[in-house]
Amino acid sequence: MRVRLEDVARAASVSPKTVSRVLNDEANVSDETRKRVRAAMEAMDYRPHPSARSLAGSRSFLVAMLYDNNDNPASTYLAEIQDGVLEACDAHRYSMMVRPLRMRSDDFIRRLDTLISDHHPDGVVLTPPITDYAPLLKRLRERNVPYASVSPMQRGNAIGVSMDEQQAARAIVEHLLALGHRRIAHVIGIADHGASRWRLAGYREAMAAAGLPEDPALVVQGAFTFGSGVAAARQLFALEQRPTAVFAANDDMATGVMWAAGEYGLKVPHDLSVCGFDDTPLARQLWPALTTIQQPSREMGKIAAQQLLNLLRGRGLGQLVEIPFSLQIRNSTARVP
Amino acid sequence: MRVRLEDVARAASVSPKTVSRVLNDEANVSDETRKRVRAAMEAMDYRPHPSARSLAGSRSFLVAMLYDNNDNPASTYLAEIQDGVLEACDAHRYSMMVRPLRMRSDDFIRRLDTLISDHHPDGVVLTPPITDYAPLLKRLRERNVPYASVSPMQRGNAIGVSMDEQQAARAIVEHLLALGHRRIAHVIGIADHGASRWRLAGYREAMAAAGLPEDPALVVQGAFTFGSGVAAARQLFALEQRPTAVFAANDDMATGVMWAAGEYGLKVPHDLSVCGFDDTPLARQLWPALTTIQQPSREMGKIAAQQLLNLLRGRGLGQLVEIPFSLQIRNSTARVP
DNA sequence: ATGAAAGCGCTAACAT
DNA sequence: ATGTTAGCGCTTTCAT
Repeated sequence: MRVRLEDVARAASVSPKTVSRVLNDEANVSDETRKRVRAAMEAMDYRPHPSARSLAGSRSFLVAMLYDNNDNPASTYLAEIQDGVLEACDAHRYSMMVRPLRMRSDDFIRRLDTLISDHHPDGVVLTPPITDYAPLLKRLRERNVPYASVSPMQRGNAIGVSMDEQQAARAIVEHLLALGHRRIAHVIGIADHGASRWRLAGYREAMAAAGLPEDPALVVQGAFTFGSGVAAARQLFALEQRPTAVFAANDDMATGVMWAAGEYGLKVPHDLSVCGFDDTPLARQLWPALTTIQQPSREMGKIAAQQLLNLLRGRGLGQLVEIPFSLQIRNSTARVP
Repeated sequence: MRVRLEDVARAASVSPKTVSRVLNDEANVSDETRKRVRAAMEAMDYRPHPSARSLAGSRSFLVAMLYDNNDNPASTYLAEIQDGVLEACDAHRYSMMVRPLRMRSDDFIRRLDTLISDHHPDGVVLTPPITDYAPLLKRLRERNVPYASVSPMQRGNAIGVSMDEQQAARAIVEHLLALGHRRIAHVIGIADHGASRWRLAGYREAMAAAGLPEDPALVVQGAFTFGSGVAAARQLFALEQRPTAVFAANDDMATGVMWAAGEYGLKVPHDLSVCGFDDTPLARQLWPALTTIQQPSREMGKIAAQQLLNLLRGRGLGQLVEIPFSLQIRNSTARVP
């Protein structure tokens, strides 16, 4: 049969409430008693019943991870974040559920309400691009559901994790500049995503700092997909004055650019330097391997969840942790021809 | 405040137990009463408290989706299955949790036990390649946790969903044969995965049926990744007698083959036909677009979960549903040069 | 076909 | 620092 809290109490010769105190790391238990109770729990392999706990305590020990299912970024990115969130939740014995939501859909808020009413998550983790969807944030606040974000655009009082993507983008463009490139193109991601804006801003900043006026023909719209990278590259290669380097806003598009280069008979990096952003597994598998910015998605998911859990467990307020990027220089970039 | 079952009972002038009966679709409620109770629930926007329900009823209304985190197939595949499982769970007001497990890890079973003891899922959905991991299945049976599988290898009394991958592989190779190809290579997936075996078997079957003896040099090992496709293709292109067509066991590897073809100056499909398996989004974005087998992962996840839920809800026993494949002929395959 | 009473396993609020 | 009592919102069991 199932071992209950009451059984542990009996074994440790204390009251159920004391066991409960130990279970929840509460105060007012002597070290000696605490030790004895812990030993009894261990010996009996006691597992608290989550439903009983949440029914009596009105906390669910549940974290929901929300993501956009409409034009979500690469599924590998989300999968990694999910793994990180899960790891953090596991460590604190919280459970996690995932909820796809359609940002442009009319019943977005209704679905959110359903989620909250049906499952009572103690908190939620928001992933791009819904980290800054105003109606969502408003509703979460109204319903008193704490949240943490991965790469939020508004950094005001947000908690979670972020990376200085603009700085990173600037660094990678400066790498190209240092190689002698001047005609450097940029392939933008989905327009209103924070990631797209920061990366574009970093590109512009680096170009401006190098005294290069922006050539609108060199900045083309993509959509974070391989296919959009191919299309963007074709557009660039059709130019009279082709770029000598392309900075795509993510690795998938960079891969598309390399693909298109093949079509046009351009050798990377000899005829064309290409770089991306994210450091997906693909980046290392390509030949030549892709110069890119390492974005540790899994780690970011984990940190965001940890901040949320700190808040939920009354361990401080939760912060917006800034994590460092690192420029991965590989073989897809070389000196200008 | 929260609307409780008791409140609904009062509003409908019945006892709490009757509302409970209606909530759980139980018998012994007159149609008229049932209607009245349903109306009251609707009017009051009643949401049963999941914890109270599971505490009293000893069912969790929870389905866990298990996947391998060691050498999992493409994350997009799992993400799609996950979405399908989630959709089915939502429809029946079950919640879903995801659990990565490391198949080759020693504490696999311990982690499974922890999952079951901590969360008491009413059932689990198994995804490749852990659908046939004997210690797992054994433990699930011992602990009386029902399960359904996506593409299990042992079809004995499994429930879930499957596709005739061998037949599909045979069909795609027959397509190549019909185009006049004779030197057809195959890039195998991760060795012990069912998917790899079936696709290889289908390849062999088609070749044999065409009276072509197997050339071992034309069958090379891959690992389902883009990079492994590139490596396999380089091996094939180094052969004195190059193949005129390559059937890769999935789209990622097929993409790798096309990439390597570019390196070798081979034009697809003019110099080389390439086809894959899965019909990932990538397949349509490539140029030329990839001939492949459509495998509706999302739908498969949904069906597997539905079969499990049928079982859990006492609606029959759950079956192994066979879903049809469809050959997507695109531009990466053409007549033999 | 419907209801009354008891209790699932925990924690809140109040003792001591 | 520890214990007692009541009750979270449902379902079970057993009655009628």
